[in-house]
Amino acid sequence: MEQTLNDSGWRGSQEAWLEAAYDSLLSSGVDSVKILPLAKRLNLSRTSFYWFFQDREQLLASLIARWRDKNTGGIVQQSEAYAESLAEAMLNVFDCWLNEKLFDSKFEFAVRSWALQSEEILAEVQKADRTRMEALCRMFMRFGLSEITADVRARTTYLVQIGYISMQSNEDIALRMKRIPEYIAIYTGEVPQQRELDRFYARHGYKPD
Amino acid sequence: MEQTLNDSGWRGSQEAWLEAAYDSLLSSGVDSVKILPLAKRLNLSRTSFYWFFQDREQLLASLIARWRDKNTGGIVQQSEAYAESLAEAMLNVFDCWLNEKLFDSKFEFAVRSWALQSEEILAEVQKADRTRMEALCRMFMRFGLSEITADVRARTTYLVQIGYISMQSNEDIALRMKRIPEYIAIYTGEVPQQRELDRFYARHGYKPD
DNA sequence: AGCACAATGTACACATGTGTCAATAATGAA
DNA sequence: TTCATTATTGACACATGTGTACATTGTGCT
Repeated sequence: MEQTLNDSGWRGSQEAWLEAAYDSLLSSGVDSVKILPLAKRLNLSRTSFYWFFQDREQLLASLIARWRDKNTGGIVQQSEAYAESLAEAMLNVFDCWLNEKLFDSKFEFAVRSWALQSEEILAEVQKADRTRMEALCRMFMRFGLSEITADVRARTTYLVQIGYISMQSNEDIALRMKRIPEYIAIYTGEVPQQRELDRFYARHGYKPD
Repeated sequence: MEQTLNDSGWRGSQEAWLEAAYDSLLSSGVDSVKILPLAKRLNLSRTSFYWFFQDREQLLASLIARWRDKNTGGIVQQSEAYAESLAEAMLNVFDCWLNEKLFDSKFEFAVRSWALQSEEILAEVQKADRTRMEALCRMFMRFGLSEITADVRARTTYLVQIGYISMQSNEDIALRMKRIPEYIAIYTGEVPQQRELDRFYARHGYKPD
């Protein structure tokens, strides 16, 4: 059941517990992140946990740190990437929605749900929202949009994605790809060039028919 | 603590327990909906609960029924309301986002978070999403948009709102009102008439400056 | 006042979770 | 092989939750 991926010969490790916690958080929410069930999954004694973490709270804190490090960086980075047109810039941002390494949607949803029962997490989430939307707003302004227009468009771009995540939908990639030119048109007010789309499709390994 | 709002002289009732469950769900998620804490809030013995409900599961089922009845109807109704222009139709839909009676955002978010830990609830939520987006799509098509454009715009409209809910933001009404003309422009591609906006503001008791 | 029934409460049995402590086992270096 | 260190475990004490059975109380009617 438990593959020993550790360099050392021990069965458990901080990472193993954290990884198990992460899996549980993503598939069933914070309240499922409990030491007893995790121990079962790891085939370890429950109390072994306390060798790596002080208590449950510290485990949860590590999860949040992981989310913070992983999910906000991608959007900011992509919104600052080089682009010749606004449509191309937008496609850079769309990379996030299709690349788990730039943005982990399930993690995002789980953390947002968690925020419902914790003021502390809520504050974290709202801070992340601000940071991300500000980055998007700057992107629009770089291409000459007025502040208020840039702001609303940044919101639209971001909120659609957060909404999409919240649907926990599992559409196939082809369908999502088909909608992308339309989304770009709505968000930016300009139609993407064919070569811009082709570049985008190529880097996501998609072949339009 | 507990105002006796019952017609009869008894302290508890199905409604009282359900209301307490609803409050708890909205402010702290499903896992907080537990009989023991609810009993404390109602100043009743825990076991008194079992006189009104078979068990916890039945209480949760009642909560979902309540959500189903309350939240999907509003959107469908508003998207079918009379309008002379697409912008006006869109403003009708926006009524939902500003009127708790047409759409209960906190309830919505709590149920969506709940879906993370229950396949059954997930199915309910996804069914609601489909129903609502189809209604919006029909609205766009009524005003002559092509199916694919209508579909993406319906999604945008809906997802922005779901995303907004998911931010658990608490912006003041003036700020939200200020953004509305921009949103309408993005979603519909047309700028709302001043009289349409005025009508909208009026019915939400907002006075622009 | 007395009665029947609706509502509430108490006691029990059980399940699942947390965290501490002291005992024990496995690992890798001397 | 011995030994300190690193991990793992079982026993304990406690907290919070569920649901059942049975006793008790409150209410509205006659």
